Amino acid sequence: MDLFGKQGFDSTTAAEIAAHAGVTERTFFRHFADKREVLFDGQAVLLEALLSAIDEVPRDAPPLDTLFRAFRSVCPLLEANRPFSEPRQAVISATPSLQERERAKTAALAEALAEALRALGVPGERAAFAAQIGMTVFAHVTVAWLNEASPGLAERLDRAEEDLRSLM
Amino acid sequence: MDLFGKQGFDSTTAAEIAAHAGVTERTFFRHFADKREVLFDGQAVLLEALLSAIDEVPRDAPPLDTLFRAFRSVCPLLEANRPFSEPRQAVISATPSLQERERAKTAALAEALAEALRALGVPGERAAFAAQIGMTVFAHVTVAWLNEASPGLAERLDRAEEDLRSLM
DNA sequence: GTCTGAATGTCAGTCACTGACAAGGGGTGA
DNA sequence: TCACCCCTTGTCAGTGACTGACATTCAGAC
Repeated sequence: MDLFGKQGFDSTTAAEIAAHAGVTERTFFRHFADKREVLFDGQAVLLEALLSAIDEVPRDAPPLDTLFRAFRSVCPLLEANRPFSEPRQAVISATPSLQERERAKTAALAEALAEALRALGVPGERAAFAAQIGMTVFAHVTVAWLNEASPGLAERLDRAEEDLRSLM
Repeated sequence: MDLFGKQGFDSTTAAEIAAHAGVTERTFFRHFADKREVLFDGQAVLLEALLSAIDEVPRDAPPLDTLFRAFRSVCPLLEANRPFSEPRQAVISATPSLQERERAKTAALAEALAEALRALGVPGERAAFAAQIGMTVFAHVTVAWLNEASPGLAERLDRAEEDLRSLM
C-alpha cells in the first residue's frame, strides 16, 4: 500500500514490492498467483463469514432473504475493516485491471453463495440466479458505502432491498 | 478462432495470431489494446442496439421495464449471431482471464445503460442500481442460452423476469 | 547429529506490451 | 504530373510479468 499510494499500482513493479517486503521477486510470485492478487487476500475471511451466516438462517426462507440476512450479519466485520479497505479501494478505483480482478472475485463469491443455497435445497438454476442478484446488490451497496461512510452498511442494505422491490 | 480452438487461448502467442492474420505483432497491438481484446469487438454493436432500443420505450415506464424491453428487442440480433458467439463463448469459458475481461465488458455495458436511464430522467443512483440488476439478469440469461439453444432468448428473458419477482 | 521437507534464492528464458523511428502508399492540391 | 502529406505498417530494442529448473538454507522430527 505504501508503494501503490505513492506511485500507483501500474508503475510499481513486482520487484519493488518484493524488495519492500524483504524477499525476492520469485518468492513474491510463490505467495501470489499474480501481481494483482496481492490486493485480494481478505476475500477468504468474508466468504467464511457469509457461509456460516447462511447456516444460521431458517431453512424455509426465500433465497434472497437468506442472502440478505447473511449480508447483514457481516456488516460489523466490514465496518471494522474500513480503515484497511478504504485506501485499498482507492487504489482499485484508480486501476482498471484491478477493477477487473475485483469483479472476478465478486463473481467467485456469488458462485460460492449459489452453492450454499443449493446445499439448503434451492434448485440449481434458481440458486445461481438468486446469488447473482444478491451479490450485485451487495457489491453495489458496499462500493457506495466505501465512497461515503454514512449511512452505514446495514442501513444501506435495508434501503437497497426496498429499492429492488420498487424498481419493478 | 482457428488457433484458439486448436491450442487454447493461453498457449497461443500474440505473434502467432498476427502471423495468422498476415501482419506484424506490432500491428496487432495497434488494433487491439491487448491480446484478450481480440475476442471482444462486437460489444459496440450490441451497445448501439440497446441504446437506440431504449429510446423507443415510453419515458414513464419503470426503469427495469425499460431495460427489459430493450433486452427483448435485441434478441433477434443475438440469435442471428449465435454461430459466431457460441464457439467464442467456448473459448472464454475455458480461459479464466477471458472470463475476467468478459465481466469487465458487461460492467461497462451496465454503466452505459445507467447513463441512458439518467438521460431519461431516472435519478443517478437509482439508474446505476437498476442497470446493474438488469445487466445481471441479461448476462445470466445469455450465458444459459449459449449453453442450451432452446428455449430461445426471448422466452428465457420472460422467465427470468418472473423469477426475479418470485425470488423475494 | 543427522535427516528431511518446506520456504527461499538464483538464473535463464518466454511472452505481453510499448516507444521511437523508418518506410511504403494512396489521395490531394499546385 | 509531381511534390506533399497523412495514415498504416514494419523494424528494433527495451521493460516487466511470470515460469521452470536447480541449488541452498533452516527449523523441527527422529
